[in-house]
Amino acid sequence: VRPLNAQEQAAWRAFARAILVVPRILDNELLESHGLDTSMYAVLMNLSEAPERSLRMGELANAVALSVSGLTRVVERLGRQGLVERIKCETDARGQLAHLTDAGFARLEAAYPDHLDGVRRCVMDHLDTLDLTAFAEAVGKIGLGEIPARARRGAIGGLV
Amino acid sequence: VRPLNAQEQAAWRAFARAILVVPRILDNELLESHGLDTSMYAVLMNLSEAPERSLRMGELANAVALSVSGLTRVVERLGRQGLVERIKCETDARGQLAHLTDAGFARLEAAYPDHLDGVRRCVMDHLDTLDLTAFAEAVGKIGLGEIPARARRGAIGGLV
DNA sequence: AAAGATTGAGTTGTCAATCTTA
DNA sequence: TAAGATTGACAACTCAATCTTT
Repeated sequence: VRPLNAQEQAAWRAFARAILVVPRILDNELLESHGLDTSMYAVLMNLSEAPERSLRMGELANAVALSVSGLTRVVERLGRQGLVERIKCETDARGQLAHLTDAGFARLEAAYPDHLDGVRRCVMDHLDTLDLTAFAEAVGKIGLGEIPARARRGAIGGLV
Repeated sequence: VRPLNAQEQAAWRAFARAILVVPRILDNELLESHGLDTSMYAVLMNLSEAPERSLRMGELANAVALSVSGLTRVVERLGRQGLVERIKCETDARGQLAHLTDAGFARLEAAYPDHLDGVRRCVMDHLDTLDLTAFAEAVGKIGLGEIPARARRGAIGGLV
């Protein structure tokens, strides 16, 4: 396998570092200013956009890229804060619906502007020299296909 | 704060997904084919490039973006596999040197080509339509400054 | 038996407290 | 008393096993 040339090296190093740093910054901001980690935020977000503000556990887990059991735990945490409640599914007694409460919606509304701001400051503002359409098209190809489960844990950029 | 327009949305969504997916794929590959998670790989990597293949715990922790105690645990794991050994620092008896063993170097040599291949397949191959220099320059600005500590845990892309 | 979800056990990380040497 | 590193307690995930309905 041919090693990366200088130009490729530079691109990969920059990307790897971004991969490492961006989630940490956004996570920290959300946590400090609104007491939400990114999993919680993603759950609230997805529920807010769903019909009835409700989603089956399995669907929701898929939407936020967590294992089903992982989601159970996130919803439990959100439940303790009164942001989400569990409702038995009418049509299938095996199922549970996660439902966004008014308090949960309010919390999301409060967090959204700050998060948006973070995304702009931390990411988008730095990309203003690029052709965003080309960027989106190319980078979009990276995420194609299934989202693999978290290895078991994982972090760090992954240097070469 | 002004919401993202359609073009910005597309760019951010693509980027957020990449941030989520890339570490998982690379981590999984490394783990399955060589029994190394990304933290371990980063430690071996950094030691292999250091003089004497040794680094103080504090420096190494900084290099791989882990807390010092987190690094202690990674080195412990690597030590159990005989890939890294701890050596008392000659010049400062408070310190410890992490030293890459021959077995550790061999393991890294075995893993490197596969990892490189993963980086190409998973990332670089998709960026061939872009101007890599401009990409590196823009994305490089994202990671500037200190690397924040992991929030406490965290994951997920961070949707908007 | 299989699908939906929760629970139990284990892993990897964090921060705060501790131990040792400077 | 401060700096370098480890240890203890805890958090958030994972997979495997379980419980409940279909």
